[in-house]
Amino acid sequence: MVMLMKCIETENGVIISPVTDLDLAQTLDCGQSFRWEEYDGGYRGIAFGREVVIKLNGDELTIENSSAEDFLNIWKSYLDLELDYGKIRESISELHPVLKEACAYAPGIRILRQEPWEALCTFIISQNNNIKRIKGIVGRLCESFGDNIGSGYTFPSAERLAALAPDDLAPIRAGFRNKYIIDAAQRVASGEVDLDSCYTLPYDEARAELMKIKGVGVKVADCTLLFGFHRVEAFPVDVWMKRALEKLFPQMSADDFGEYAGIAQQYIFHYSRMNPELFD
DNA sequence: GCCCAGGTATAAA
DNA sequence: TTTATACATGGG
Repeated sequence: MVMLMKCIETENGVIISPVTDLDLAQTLDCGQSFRWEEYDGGYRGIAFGREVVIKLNGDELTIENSSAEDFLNIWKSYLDLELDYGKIRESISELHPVLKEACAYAPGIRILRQEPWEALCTFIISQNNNIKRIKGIVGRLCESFGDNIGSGYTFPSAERLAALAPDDLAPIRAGFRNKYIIDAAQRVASGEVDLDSCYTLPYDEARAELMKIKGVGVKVADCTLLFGFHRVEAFPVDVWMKRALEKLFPQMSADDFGEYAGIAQQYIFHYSRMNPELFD
């Protein structure tokens, strides 16, 4: 049951309540976005060119530096507040007892609706990499090539990066991924890869569209579809999911996870990463 | 020093 | 078609 959310505009932001099934740490620091940092009891970050601080007390969500209009147009969707995650967890919990445990371990995870280009670019950076270093590279990418707003920097556009050569990215220390980032920027900026089409194309075709880019394989494509286009049927399989499928879900395959496979995947990813002893 | 990290391109079998 | 290896970088 989805309760009606009230949005109250204050002098420095908005207050929304009631907000349930949301935990800021679980959602903003679970390896789906790399741009949020703990700040003043909440999280500070930039998306869609806006810098905000998000705080949660009980079921009361505060977004500092947001207008009511920005909440309705951006943050409500970004935080995916219109989906009933209680119901989704109930549904996917029935698939497997370990998945039920994973849901119960971090019930405040929601799948963000990030900007497609940022999701694509950050998950290109993620390949054969770890989350701490991914955050560092993404931070340096924004500081070097994004626009300064408030106390931070926007994510650089594909058009901006398309004008650069791989060596120009040396300061971000992304190593062999530099050439992949530039290839993605050039194909997106030129329209050869049509990101907007990935909202509506059949899943396999959307995947193929993204995989025109050098350095984008099935995993990066799936993460982009899931986190950038909210294609929740996409099921990214990384090293943690491979382990989980082998040891925790031996009789299940990737396509036994249903219409919310991507959401299930994120509960499993987080549960696995926070409990590595499961794989000893 | 070694191993690993939200993988993929490339070459070889 | 499947399998092996290089790839840049930095934390543990």
